[in-house]
Amino acid sequence: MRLTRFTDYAMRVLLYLGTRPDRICTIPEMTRAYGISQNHLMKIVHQLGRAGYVTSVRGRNGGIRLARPAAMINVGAVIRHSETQPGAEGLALLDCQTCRIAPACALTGVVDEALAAFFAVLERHTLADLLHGRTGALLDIFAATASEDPLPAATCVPPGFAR
Amino acid sequence: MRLTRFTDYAMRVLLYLGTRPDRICTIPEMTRAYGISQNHLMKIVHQLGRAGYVTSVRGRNGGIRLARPAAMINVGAVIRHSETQPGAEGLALLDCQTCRIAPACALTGVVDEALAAFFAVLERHTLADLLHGRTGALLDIFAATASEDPLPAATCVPPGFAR
DNA sequence: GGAATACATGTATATTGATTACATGATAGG
DNA sequence: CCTATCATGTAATCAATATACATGTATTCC
Ligand code: SF4
Ligand code: SF4
Repeated sequence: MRLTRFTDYAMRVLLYLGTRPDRICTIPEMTRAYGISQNHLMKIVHQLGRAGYVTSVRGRNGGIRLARPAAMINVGAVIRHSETQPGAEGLALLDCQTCRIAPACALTGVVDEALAAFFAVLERHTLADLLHGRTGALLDIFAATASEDPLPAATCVPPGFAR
Repeated sequence: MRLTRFTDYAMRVLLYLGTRPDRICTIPEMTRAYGISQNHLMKIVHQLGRAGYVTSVRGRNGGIRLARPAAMINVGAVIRHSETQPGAEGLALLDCQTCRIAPACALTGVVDEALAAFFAVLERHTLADLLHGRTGALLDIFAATASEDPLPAATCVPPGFAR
């Protein structure tokens, strides 16, 4: 029972962008701030773009920004979207498809109910809530980490760059 | 975001035993009923024993039975126990240990709250609830599957396979 | 126009955790 | 003693996730 790192990184991106509603941010910049894989982050940002949470601008001086105000971004919706496999109908916590007692099993219903309660809580929160009163602290951390550690060379190398 | 099969199998064992409070059941018997790995089931039963949910009797004519009435077995407690890694403190849905913004991150709290809501629902149910009005149907399924295939290849195939 | 910067996208590899298999020991009945 | 059953530790398999790699496309600036 864990959330994927994909989901967590998606939230981190939103948090990062939320602390800087004024400007456009780049993926390499966030990569440095969090010290995580640039390629992975790129896919996550791409997904967030397709889901309509962020707007990306290509080309020089391009980057990423929130597509809507933080108060319009629902934490539950983001996490649900991010945890849903691209092909699955909903997200099932158990694999009841191959289970012989499925037609007589009451556990499925209970677990679904619990999952609904889980998301009900998440859906009570927006990105703005998460940022409220914390943007200063977050900006401090980003500033500190961005300068302190220039990121392992490997991840900084632009893809396709001869080595 | 999934529950482990370990957890599901644990619940299946309890459901099986719950439909037969009168007699003692064996692991091979349940293996046949569900068509799942006997060794895996054995570990799960062992864990359930250590957690105090079932009582095992060794030796010939041995087997497993519920250690308490089904009404005293809380679904939430079983699942929480089963999902908790042997060594972890609690169960964390995200790996905040290695995250730079942890000190300023509000997401942790929200997710923990949601997880609490998840278990709150589960903890409102007991094994007896799950069995209520379904023991007949379950026994029918067990009887049908147990006789229909006497354990050869079919039951030893991992569930969810496609070959 | 050309170089540089930044996102887009598809494929391959690596890592991790869960699952299953294997091997062996212990206990109890008959 | 022999067999059926649970107990327990280790190893191999497998699948999902995460990361790396390669290349393409768009935009801006000179
Ligand atoms: S929840 Fe019930 S039906 Fe679904 S896999 Fe578990 S036992 Fe089977
Ligand atoms: S929840 Fe917050 S602190 Fe925990 S890993 Fe995600 S971003 Fe970091």
